[in-house]
Amino acid sequence: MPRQKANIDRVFHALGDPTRRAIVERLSEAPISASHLATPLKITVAAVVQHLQILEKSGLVRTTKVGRVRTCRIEPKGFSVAEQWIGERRSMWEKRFDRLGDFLAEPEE
Amino acid sequence: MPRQKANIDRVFHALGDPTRRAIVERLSEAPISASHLATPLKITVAAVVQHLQILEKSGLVRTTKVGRVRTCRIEPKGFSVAEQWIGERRSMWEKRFDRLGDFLAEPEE
DNA sequence: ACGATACTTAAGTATCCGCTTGACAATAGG
DNA sequence: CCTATTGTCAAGCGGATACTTAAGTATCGT
Repeated sequence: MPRQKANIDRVFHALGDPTRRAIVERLSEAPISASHLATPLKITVAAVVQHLQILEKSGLVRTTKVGRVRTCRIEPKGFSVAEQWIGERRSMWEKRFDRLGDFLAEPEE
Repeated sequence: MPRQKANIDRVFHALGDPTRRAIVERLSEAPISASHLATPLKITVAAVVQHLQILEKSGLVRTTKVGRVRTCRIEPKGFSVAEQWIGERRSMWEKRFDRLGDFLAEPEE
């Protein structure tokens, strides 16, 4: 599997979980520590750390540890993978709609 | 849970599976029947139908049955839910970067 | 009418995933 | 130093999920 494809997998899989999206929403407002992330989510810190590992490997989040606190922040570049994938699909079906009428069926075979 | 939030859930969950994304990629090129979708995926038609149900409930795909063949096509509007969610996050962290320097940490508490 | 095609539905299975618990490590603060 | 805080790691549990198989329905072509 090509490297880029594997990354698309990781990104969409990461965004597929509601808790991880809640983390992303939180981090979009401000960087914050792992334990502070956990509090409003009603799950243990251990669970949050597991989510953070997935988010970090997907490139959506970056974390840095200083002292005993791990500060988490959004990695904006990571999201362009998802936006690009959707964008590519969109350009495809828009191209089709240009060639043919929107509502005219053109089933294959 | 607000209706819109539930839909975001469905959309990202649907896109979280690689097989379903493969289906979306295929449908972006042209509408196609369920059994034709199955062939290159190396899974049974029954499995494809299950994926189609999820994709349809998420609003990403629309299917219409005429005679015995169910034709599947992309529902472009469905994708804007995902694009919008990402777009909202992006505008948030960009706003932060305007107020402060990009690299200046501002951890909460 | 009959067989083949295209899908549908239900049930079962095996794997994955999110989460907890509990034990541990490292740092901060009095 | 001693204790509280913050995070890490490993193991395990239960439920979700992606798939298969098998049996059924509806439609098409001859």
